[in-house]
Amino acid sequence: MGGTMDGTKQQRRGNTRQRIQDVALELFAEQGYEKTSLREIAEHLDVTKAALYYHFKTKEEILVSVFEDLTQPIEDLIEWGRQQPHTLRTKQEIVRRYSDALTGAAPLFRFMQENQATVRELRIGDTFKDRMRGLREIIIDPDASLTDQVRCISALFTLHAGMFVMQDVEGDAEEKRKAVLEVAIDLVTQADRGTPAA
Amino acid sequence: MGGTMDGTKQQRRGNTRQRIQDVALELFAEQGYEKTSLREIAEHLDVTKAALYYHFKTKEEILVSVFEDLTQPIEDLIEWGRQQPHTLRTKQEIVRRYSDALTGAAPLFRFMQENQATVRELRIGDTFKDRMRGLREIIIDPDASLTDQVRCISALFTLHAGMFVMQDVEGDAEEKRKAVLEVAIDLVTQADRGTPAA
Amino acid sequence: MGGTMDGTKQQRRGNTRQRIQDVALELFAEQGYEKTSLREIAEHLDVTKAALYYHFKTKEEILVSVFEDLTQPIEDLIEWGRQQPHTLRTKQEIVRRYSDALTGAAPLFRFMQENQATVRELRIGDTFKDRMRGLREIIIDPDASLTDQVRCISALFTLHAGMFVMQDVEGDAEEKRKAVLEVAIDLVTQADRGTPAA
Amino acid sequence: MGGTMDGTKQQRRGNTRQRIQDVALELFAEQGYEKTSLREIAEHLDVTKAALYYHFKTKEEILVSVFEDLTQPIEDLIEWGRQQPHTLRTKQEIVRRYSDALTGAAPLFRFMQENQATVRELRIGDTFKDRMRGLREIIIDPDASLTDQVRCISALFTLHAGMFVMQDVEGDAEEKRKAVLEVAIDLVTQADRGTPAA
DNA sequence: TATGAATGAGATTTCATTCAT
DNA sequence: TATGAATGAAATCTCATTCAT
Repeated sequence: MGGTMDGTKQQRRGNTRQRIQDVALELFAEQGYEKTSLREIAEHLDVTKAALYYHFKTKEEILVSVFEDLTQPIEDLIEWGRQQPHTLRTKQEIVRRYSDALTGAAPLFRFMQENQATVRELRIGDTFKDRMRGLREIIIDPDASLTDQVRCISALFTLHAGMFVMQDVEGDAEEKRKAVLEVAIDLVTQADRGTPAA
Repeated sequence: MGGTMDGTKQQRRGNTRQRIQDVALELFAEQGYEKTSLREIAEHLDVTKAALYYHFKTKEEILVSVFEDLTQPIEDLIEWGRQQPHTLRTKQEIVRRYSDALTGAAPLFRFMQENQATVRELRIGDTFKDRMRGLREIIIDPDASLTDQVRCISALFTLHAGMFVMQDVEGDAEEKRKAVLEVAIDLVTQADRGTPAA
Repeated sequence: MGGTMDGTKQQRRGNTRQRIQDVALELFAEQGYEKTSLREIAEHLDVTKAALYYHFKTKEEILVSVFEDLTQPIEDLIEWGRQQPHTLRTKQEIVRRYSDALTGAAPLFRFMQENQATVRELRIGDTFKDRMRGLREIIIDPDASLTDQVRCISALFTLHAGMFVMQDVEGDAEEKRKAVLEVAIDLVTQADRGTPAA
Repeated sequence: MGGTMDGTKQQRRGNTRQRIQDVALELFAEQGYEKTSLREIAEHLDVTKAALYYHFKTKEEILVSVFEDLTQPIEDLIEWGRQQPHTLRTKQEIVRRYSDALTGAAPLFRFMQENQATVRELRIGDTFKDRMRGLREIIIDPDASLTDQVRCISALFTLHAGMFVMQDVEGDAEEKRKAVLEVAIDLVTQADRGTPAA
């Protein structure tokens, strides 16, 4: 009516690739990588399986492309971290930024966390491991005591846990996020002091 | 004839069920549940797939049986926890005992952690979730601040992280375990101090 | 009637593997390897595709197994040839025996001849090439003139041609076979004399 | 603008059709017809699959067009042969000319020889068969003995074999060609002497 | 206590082909 | 003279499961 085309199929123009990525990530996160078939993805998009193969060479490639798009901020964070002095302030900032990065790509990280066994065998497995190592390197002081090293790792993991496990705890989402961040920052702070809070 | 049997097949006597569980857990943990086929398990055991079906009704049942056998200690721990007073000393003991339970069934927990997406859809998914909730209930004080609640969860998660992520950190295994335990106990301790009671 | 079972499905007992090989070779020879699908083979046998995979690991394996079964006589012939003196009488006997071997596995050789491009990329490609080289070695005198070497190769090829091209020539099958054999023997004979028939 | 075009894409001007034929033949000969996909051809030419469909209606049509272009000399040869007297001299000349024709379109004939099963089902299959029959008719004397008929067919086949099998024999290419031709001429010569007329 | 033989469902992937632009 | 986007059909292969023996 009024000249514009019916919207049903129209919006599919030029953005199919993006839509595939979106739906795939959603389903991968919900059901796991292996249990999500290309048939299912295609049906959700109302295209044929073959259309997926026009945009991506393999199933794995869909995941890889999503991964690369969404983890760029973490790559950047590591890059930034490497160029900062190894001060407490830096570490605290890393934790803060990491928390943001996680929030920005929550479904992907949920997926990575819940499908580690699968991811390990995929091409992104190594990339992910590298990134985790990078994060550890910029936040851990190799001369610190083992206990303090554990604190730093625990800080990172607390952020991870915060995203998923915390869903089962009652409370306002934003407040929970803040509480999680506080605990994580506490941990790196204690690690820096070389001793738990006095 | 008239002598002792050849040892090759001999030890397989009557314990096939157990051997299936062992091999299955090993492969599940290594490759993930979906990527591990019954053919593969059977080949590792040098029996036919059909033999697996003599001992277990379905693939899922193999996992269920392993799960039930190995998580009994945690069930017991929760039971014990419920009957203790909600003191700091109790919480510290829970952390200590949980650390032991995890160590005793490391491959299973590695599996559970790395295959959450899969597990969620399986029969053990709910059981596992229940158990996690049980653990939270005996370690978290519902009146505590959100931050302190996070600390308790973080303590549990630190133990988990300790089992897997810590592999990449250098240091003696036993020392690392102790460091991890120390940080976890620290966390519940801080959480306790934070409560109004203090 | 009379107590014995209905034959329809009964004969399928224990010989499915052989039946797969038979039908596969028939279809491969008739339509080519690529154009023959496993679905087609399965339908001809009234089993499911999966049944084929119980007996053979891949489509290629079906062909390989047929090839290995049917070309044993040629392998044997080469072995025999290597242990004979390089006399004219030997070469004539080789031609005679080769003719027999070809006749005994006509459909396979028809297939090999008509699907060379495909076969080259398959696992049997190299084996086949080796065998052809073996044949050349036992029939060609490396010191002979190029022309005489060509005569020997031509003899072998005449036998091949005889199996397929000759179908279009009218005449009694057995007589044609004899005529082909005669020409082939003529060729090696001339090659031996070091000069064409005077 | 105002200069000569960059050469990279320039030569592609107007001759795309020819380039498709060239690349297609090359790939068909190398890998076989079925194993060569239009995607592959298009990639080699750095155009899209759809571009192929601008120039040819189907995959088969590409092959047909190549076939028709390259086998014209043989068509001509048959035409010529039909108008000559059935003398030995004629037959020798046919062999010579056929050898030339084969050499001029070697990749096509290699393809035809190695993909007979495929070709048989294609539109060119019948055409090819007709041509072969034509060749037989002008070179075979229907009153000759079966043996002599075989000799003539063997002569043609020797030329074919010469193009491919001979690659594995050492020696100078041109010399080998001559040797092959000599044997083929020998064969028709002997066939002629065998006829009652002698 | 196991095996041999098979199945039905479904997965990923490839292909020739089409059509609006 | 081409391309970008898509399709329908089909292929190879894998898997959990069943059942007579």
